[in-house]
Amino acid sequence: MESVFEVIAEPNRRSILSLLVSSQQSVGEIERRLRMPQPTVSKHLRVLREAGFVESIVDAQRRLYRLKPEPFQEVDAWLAPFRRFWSAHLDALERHLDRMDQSTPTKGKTRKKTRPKPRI
Amino acid sequence: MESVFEVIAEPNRRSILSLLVSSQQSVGEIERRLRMPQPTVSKHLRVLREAGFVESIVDAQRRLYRLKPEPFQEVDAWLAPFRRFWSAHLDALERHLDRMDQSTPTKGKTRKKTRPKPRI
DNA sequence: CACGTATATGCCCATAGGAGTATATAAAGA
DNA sequence: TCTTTATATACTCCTATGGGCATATACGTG
Repeated sequence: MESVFEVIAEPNRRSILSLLVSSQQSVGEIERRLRMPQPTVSKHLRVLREAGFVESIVDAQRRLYRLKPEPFQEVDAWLAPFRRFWSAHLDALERHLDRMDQSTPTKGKTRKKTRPKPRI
Repeated sequence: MESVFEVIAEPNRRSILSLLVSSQQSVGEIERRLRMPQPTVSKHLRVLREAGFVESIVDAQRRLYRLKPEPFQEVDAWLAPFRRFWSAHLDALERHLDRMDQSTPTKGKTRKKTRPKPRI
């Protein structure tokens, strides 16, 4: 499990991460909420922990798992060059639609409001 | 290869995508630049194409491959909830460092310039 | 100390998918 | 039409990894 990308490729792990966004959870809570066998949960948590996506704090017999930001930032960093590329696409679409605004005066149900700028 | 996450989990595919950021490329160009066997390139391109990461246009015997934005946006959308979470962390770090700025006047080589605001 | 609860780990199996090689398809050019 | 170039596909092999189950470990409680 070298890269962060392999780690988030697994659907159950993404479910666990999404669950942890709201707040930290114990293994048992994750097990119940995701209806996942406990060993499965523990194994995925291990992968997530070793990749730095989560950390655990001990609470008696429980372990509370919570998110750590770094690997997410790594994904975000990877995405950055492509983000430049796709926002260019959105801009082109924007200009296209703007031209349509001028040439085709809206009559009826389309284009109710002015489109908001895409949040890059 | 269900999800976009599985598609980008493969290192060679990420290499191909990164290469295509600069401009569209033929299969042979990708093959040479990445020093990857041609069937390997074609197979990965197939996966990327079927997942919507790239599209190909025909140029005589060549196929020119270029990026398509949608799957990247899907990854970005998945990242969004976590982004809220980690920027909170950065803010906390920021406040912490700012407190250190006041209490510990820098003498010497560290902290050369004022830190730029993190670009959320 | 014995027992229940919470979590981690080890083992086995099945499968997906990537690598390598050979070959098919298709277009261009002689 | 024959050959060369460019790309796709088919086939085999190998390995990584996820699931299921049993069990180990660890802590709390009576």
